[in-house]
Amino acid sequence: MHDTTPILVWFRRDLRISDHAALTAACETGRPVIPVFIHDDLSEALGAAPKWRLGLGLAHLAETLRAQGSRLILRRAAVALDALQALMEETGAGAVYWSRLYDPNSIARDTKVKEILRGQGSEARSFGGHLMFEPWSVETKTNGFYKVYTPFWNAVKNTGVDAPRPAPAQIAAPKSWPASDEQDTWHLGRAMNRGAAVVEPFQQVGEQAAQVRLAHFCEEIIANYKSLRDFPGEDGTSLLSQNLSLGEISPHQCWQAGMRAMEQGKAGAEHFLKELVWREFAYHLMHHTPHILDTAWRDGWEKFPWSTDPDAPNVLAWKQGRTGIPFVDAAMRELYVTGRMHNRARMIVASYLTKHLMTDWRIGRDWFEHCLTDWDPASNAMGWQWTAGSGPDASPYFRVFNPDTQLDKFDSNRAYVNRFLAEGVQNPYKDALAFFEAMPRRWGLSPDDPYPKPIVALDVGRKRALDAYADRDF
DNA sequence: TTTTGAGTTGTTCGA
DNA sequence: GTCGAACAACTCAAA
Repeated sequence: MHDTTPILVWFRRDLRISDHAALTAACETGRPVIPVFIHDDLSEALGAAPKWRLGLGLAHLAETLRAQGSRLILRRAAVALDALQALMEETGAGAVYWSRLYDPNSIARDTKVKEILRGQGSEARSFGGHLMFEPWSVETKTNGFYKVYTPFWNAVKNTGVDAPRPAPAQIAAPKSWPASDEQDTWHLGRAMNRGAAVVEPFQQVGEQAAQVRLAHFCEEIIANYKSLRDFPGEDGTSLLSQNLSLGEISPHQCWQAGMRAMEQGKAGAEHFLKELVWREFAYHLMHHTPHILDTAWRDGWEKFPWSTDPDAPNVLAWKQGRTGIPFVDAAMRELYVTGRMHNRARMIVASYLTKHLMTDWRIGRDWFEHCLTDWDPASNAMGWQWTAGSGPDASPYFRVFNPDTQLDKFDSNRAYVNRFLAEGVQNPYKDALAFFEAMPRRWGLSPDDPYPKPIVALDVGRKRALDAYADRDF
């Protein structure tokens, strides 16, 4: 007898319908498909900006599914398993399909879901799609995992990436739909307060927008990506991180577009592929050494004398963009106003916090997690540890970014700092003023404030950091 | 097992 | 202003 019970497709960080292995597999069975998102304790624990951005993505996915004659069923449950079981009970669904995630909390949740559902005779299947290379499938010649990027890149670059799948032609609806929560009742944007209205115009929500951007990027930008990407005042990057973070686009789709550009002889395309592989590398590391999320990846670095006070005045100045160092302050304002930060700027503010201010990298990690709409657990942790020196990298000892030197090199016309800094400026740009609408009122800052003097002189901070690195006893 | 070459993204100093 | 060298020693990955 042909099985006609519905399949639940459990969406999490895969908010798209094209190149979606789980959805495609569900549709190919010919059975009815019930797309579902469960707001559980893990999504509740997201930072303010990523949680708010998730809400935008969900609303968009719901719309996309509706256009296909389907729906997105929303449920709130502390434990996702409870909601899944309730839905299976209500709909007679005998199967749940989903796309795999790789952070320890998601793994713990999903492992248990799979175990319990299978134990009760239901089908529970996880699929790839979030990554091009499963973290356990890439091995060194001695069956270890990679700790250095370049060998990792060499190991994967020619192994082939699955071609992206088209969206399913049809998503069969169930005879009747189960009840759905109203997304508004979840208040996913509550912690954004005044910020949401400011940040929203900078969001590129949903798979259609992501595809449009990818096409534009490959048409107009990618050829010069290798050099352009270094200049935060230029439109020189893909801007796809927020979409990759929520799975509104798949890395396979990006890879294919990048390969095509490379075949067209666009010189910067390979560099784009390399950046995609950096994301894979971060996941590779998180899989093999999940402690990278919370503790020093390298032995000994827990003993390093970081300042660990999250409420220190220097930390507040850093968050507010009031360090007196223009490149740093502009970058911190960009983060607050747009929900993202240019890659080079991320390195500079991270270097400044961990070196000039000698502050624990976890304080920076947490602020990024609070503010970034493209927040990704693996990339964020790896990036911070890389900069701090406690993470995977070759020789961080003498690498202290000088934000003023960087300004001369990468923002020599001051396009970036002018765009985001208001203090001491005659007619500040719109984005610079927007910060004062978005920030918490208790900060009490005004665009009419004078621009601050450096809270730490760059040469003093640099020397202190280098001395501390040299003196460490491990 | 040992050896060899290399390691995303920098800065400064002196010629 | 431009350019090359020095800035530690170590770890990693493959030969």
